[in-house]
Amino acid sequence: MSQRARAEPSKGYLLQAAFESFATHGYQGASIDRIARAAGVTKGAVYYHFKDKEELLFETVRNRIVEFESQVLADTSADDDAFAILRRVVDACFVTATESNHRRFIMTLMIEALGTNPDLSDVFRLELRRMRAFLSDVVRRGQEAGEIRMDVLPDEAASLVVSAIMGAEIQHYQDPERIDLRAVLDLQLRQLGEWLRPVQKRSVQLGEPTW
Amino acid sequence: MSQRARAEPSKGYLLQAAFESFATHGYQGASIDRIARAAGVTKGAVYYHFKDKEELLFETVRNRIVEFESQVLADTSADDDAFAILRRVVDACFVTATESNHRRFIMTLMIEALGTNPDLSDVFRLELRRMRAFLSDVVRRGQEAGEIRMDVLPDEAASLVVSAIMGAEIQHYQDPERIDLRAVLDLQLRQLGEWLRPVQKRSVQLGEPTW
Amino acid sequence: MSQRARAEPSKGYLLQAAFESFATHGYQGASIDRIARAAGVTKGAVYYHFKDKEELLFETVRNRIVEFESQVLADTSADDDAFAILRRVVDACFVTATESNHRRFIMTLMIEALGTNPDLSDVFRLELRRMRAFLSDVVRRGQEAGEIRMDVLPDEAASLVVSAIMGAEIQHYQDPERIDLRAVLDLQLRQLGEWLRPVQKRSVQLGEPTW
Amino acid sequence: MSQRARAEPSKGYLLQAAFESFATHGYQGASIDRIARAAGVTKGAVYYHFKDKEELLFETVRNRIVEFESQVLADTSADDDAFAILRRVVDACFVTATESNHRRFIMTLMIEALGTNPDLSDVFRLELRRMRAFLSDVVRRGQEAGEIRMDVLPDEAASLVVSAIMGAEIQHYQDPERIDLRAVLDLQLRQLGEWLRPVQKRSVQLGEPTW
DNA sequence: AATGAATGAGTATTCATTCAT
DNA sequence: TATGAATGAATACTCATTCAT
Repeated sequence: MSQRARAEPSKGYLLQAAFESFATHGYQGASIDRIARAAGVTKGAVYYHFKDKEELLFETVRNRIVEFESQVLADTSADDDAFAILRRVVDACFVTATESNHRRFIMTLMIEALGTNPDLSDVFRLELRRMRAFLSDVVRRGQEAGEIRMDVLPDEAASLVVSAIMGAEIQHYQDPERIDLRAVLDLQLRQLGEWLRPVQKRSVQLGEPTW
Repeated sequence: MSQRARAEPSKGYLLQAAFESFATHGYQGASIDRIARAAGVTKGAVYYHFKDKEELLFETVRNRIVEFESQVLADTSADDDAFAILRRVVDACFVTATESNHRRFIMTLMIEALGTNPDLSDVFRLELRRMRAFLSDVVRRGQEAGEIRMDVLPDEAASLVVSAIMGAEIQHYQDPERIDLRAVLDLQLRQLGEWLRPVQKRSVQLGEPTW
Repeated sequence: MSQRARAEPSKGYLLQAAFESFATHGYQGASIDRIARAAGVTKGAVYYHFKDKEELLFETVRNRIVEFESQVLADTSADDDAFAILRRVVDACFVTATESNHRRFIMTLMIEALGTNPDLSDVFRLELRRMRAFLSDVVRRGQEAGEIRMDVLPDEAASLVVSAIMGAEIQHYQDPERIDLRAVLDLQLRQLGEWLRPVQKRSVQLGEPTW
Repeated sequence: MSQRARAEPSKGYLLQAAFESFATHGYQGASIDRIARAAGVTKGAVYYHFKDKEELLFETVRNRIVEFESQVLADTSADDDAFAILRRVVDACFVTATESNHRRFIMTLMIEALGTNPDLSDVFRLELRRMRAFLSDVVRRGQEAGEIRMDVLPDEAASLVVSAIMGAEIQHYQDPERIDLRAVLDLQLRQLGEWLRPVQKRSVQLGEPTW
């Protein structure tokens, strides 16, 4: 087995361990030493691969954001209708919120960065903007296609969708016993759907949520 | 004037300083020393009044939650209709999110406590449950009064309202330039209102949001 | 015994230990931990009394420079002739070079600071300037009193004296077996004396060095 | 072209880079990694060519001392008079102190080695002895030739010369703005010359320094 | 009721050194 | 002849906590 074959994983393990540590304990709460041990290497190895703790953090964040985006935003074929895309976004959030620690990682760091790490805060701010821009676009195209009522501003709708998802996630992290994330997200999809559909359509479909 | 009368302020100043420090830097990011100096006393004084940093945190949290509840949940006179109460809750959240650091304090510590402080997490979990219970009750009474459609589960509606508020807040903290908290909250009130009103009423009021 | 009576020494011990550590190992070579242990306290105590290693260094330097100046420059009564003062300066350098680590401390840090610590370098630069200014003044007054030949620039003479002393010290630190600091300094005093005395006087006294 | 022909430069680059790093930052302040990068190779290469950091240091020192000696001490043809040789030594010191980092390198490491590296200290001690021996010899031969007064011990004169040079250098490194090394060295040459010439000769030449 | 001095465990970071390739 | 990955010991510094006064 070549050195490379043994070596490269090491950086990967570190990113993985950092991801989990940061997601669970936040930036300040995660110690380089524990991350290194969790990755099965020594502290020194961390500093071989990353300039400092912050670079480790940023690479971890970048890693995950890229992964999240490609999962959530990319695999929407252009021919889907607005509601199908919305549902897919929500589904992706659900998966990354429950099966991995993705969403919690982002949530945790985002809040922590608020008062302490302007650079990181910028990253998340941009990320949220990108997400809202994506959703806004979906709504706008939905309006063009006649699927969504016209008296709603796409940007406003996007904020609502993001609020709904993040609010549901926080409540779920706080109280997984009481807050069934899947159920809340589904309800929100239904409720947002009802609200967004044009009036004439809505009255027809009331009571029979098809998605 | 008794010694007590001169002495007690010191504890108050500490709680105030701790509140601001915790709200801005989180639990780990706030140091006893800086809190003490911000309160105009020395570290020793902290340990005179509080067993340890955690006790200081808990008293601060208790302090603020009580205050928040009395402000948000308590001043709803029984004769208001469901939507008026909802609006008042949202307004209170807005005020405590912008004029003081209340909401941000709670949000920050809640997220931070998730993976690190089960006891504190319990406090917030109970607090969120209390809030949902309150909202659930409002909805249930609204249904009894015929103001709210019957095919909505009060508990589910409560989750949605809390999601909406918290999601809006987070986005606002993240990106105050782009996210106008007042506007987003108003939109959510309108949107939730539309959704919650019984069908026959809703069709009448479409386009003219009265609240 | 009051707390103060036990406590204040601690800072003094630290300054003493720092002085010795810095003098022997230089700034980089002296570790906070070893300084603390040498002073009989823990690292934490260092950081209670001093902001950081650099502040400890600067306070130590200030301490010693003040002490050195008061010893070397201050106790020269105005009625002494130039050569008596010169001799006293040299004597003071000898004492602080051999009985304590004063001079070596300064020499060591001065050289180390050159490429690494501009602020510290400034301190030493100013100190050397002060010393040259003092000597320059001594020479100038000696000229006014007719004790010193007129065709010598006081500033130049001052540089020569400082060169001679520091050069002798370095050689002595390097090779105490071969370089008898007392002897070299005495020789330099004699030689500088011969050179500085006015010509008519010098010819008379040649061969009989009175100091 | 043999491998050797391509490979050896690497060691040379390392010695060059080490020389500059050590001269500027001292032994402790210079890191293997930065030296390697400055030489355009990786740390590993250092350990291929040198056992450890100390060996790199010693080879660098040996390199430079040899070079310095060949420059300063060797090129004195036997037929020069004592003062011409002295002047040449001083000139060489001036050049190596200003045009290259030679003298500063030696000065810096010599002081740093004092309390920390006995072996290195030995090297410098021997070097200084060699220099004094050379100068002592120059003086002794000057006395035999009648150029230098007899009541001066050659060894003592040598210490004075070395003192003067090193003292001037230190002051210059410390305060290049105020201490013009060339001027101070010239003054010292003149002053030492006056002192060393036999009395009858000296009176003749007073006022007209020929060197 | 509060201070000032001090502790000790923990944190990020650096760096000389090793070694398989 | 060198590199890239990794180690481990040391370093400066922080901070919650203790305690005599």
